[in-house]
Amino acid sequence: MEARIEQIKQQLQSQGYKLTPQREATVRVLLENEDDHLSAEDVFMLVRDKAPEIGLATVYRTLELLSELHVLEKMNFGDGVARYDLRGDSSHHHHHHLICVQCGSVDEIKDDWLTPLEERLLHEFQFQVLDHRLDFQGICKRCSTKAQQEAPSNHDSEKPSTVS
Amino acid sequence: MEARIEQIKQQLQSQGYKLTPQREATVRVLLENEDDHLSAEDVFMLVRDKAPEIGLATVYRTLELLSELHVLEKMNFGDGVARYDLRGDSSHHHHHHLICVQCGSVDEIKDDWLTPLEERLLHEFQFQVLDHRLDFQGICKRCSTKAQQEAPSNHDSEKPSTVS
DNA sequence: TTACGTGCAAACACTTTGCACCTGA
DNA sequence: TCAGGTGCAAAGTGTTTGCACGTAA
Repeated sequence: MEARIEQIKQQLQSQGYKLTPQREATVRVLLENEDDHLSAEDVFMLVRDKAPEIGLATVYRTLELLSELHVLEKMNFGDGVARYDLRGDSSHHHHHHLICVQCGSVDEIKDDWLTPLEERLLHEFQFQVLDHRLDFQGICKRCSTKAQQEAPSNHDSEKPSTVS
Repeated sequence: MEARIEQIKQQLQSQGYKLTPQREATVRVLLENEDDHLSAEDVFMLVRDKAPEIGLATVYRTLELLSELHVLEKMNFGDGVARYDLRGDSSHHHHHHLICVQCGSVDEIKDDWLTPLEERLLHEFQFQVLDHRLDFQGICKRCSTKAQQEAPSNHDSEKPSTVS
């Protein structure tokens, strides 16, 4: 982790930015929660444990800066808040998410299924892919297990009681 | 188009809702711009041509309602505004977007490349896919052609941010 | 010194909500 | 009558910005 911070520090400095204590605290929070997709507010609350005097605006500015440097990626799952995801080292980072529509959990899977499709887009549409994003909405393992236990004959066609 | 409206009317009525003039105007705007991804504000401005007295809140309420009925889908391209997309008739609607990072245009391609992946998710992760979303970020045909033509520094482009 | 960074509060943009009024079965 | 629907304005929410102050090279 220290190596990772050092690397980010280099990256900042190479662009003329500093790794201030506030920024370092923010980066540490992100590294410690690398598997989650934290919102700015999430990050803010976690950073405050390390640096209580930090302001929300600084967190936003830091996240914005790190996004521009491609240290992390700003993303949006449609719940109205931006979420941030640490980028790995590879320039081609693929984000596949399994979003449960029931419990709202977001699992991340790493795989590289789409390279053939990107080839095809280039040839068929002359569209030069820089990045992509693939999200699946559905029912996660935990929820479908739970649903079976609780409601044996539950079907999706729940009609409203308007017809009486 | 009238058939489509009638169908939506039925759908509303079956759930106890009415197709008011305001809602109809909204639906018509959506049908007339089916290929675009309009924001609520976009819809509002277009609807006002048909029904000048309509309020923005009503547009939001209508879009929300139609989303719940799965007549349209609320989506988010990360630019801070919700956009709405008419759903086709098929229960499985696949949305693949080519988002140009230069001019901001969004092209839609309809295809069904992911079914094998969905199978795999079910078996490997016990994740039951209901829908998915695939977005590609990159350079569109128009922009890459233009970039080749004008090699010199054209820094600020006055391109419209038309999301079409 | 000088340019970057910060905390705070105000401003902002998009969206939702409270409320009084309206409308049609 | 009565529930659903509407327009307006106000409130909410997440995010950005202006500004005075701070800080390190």
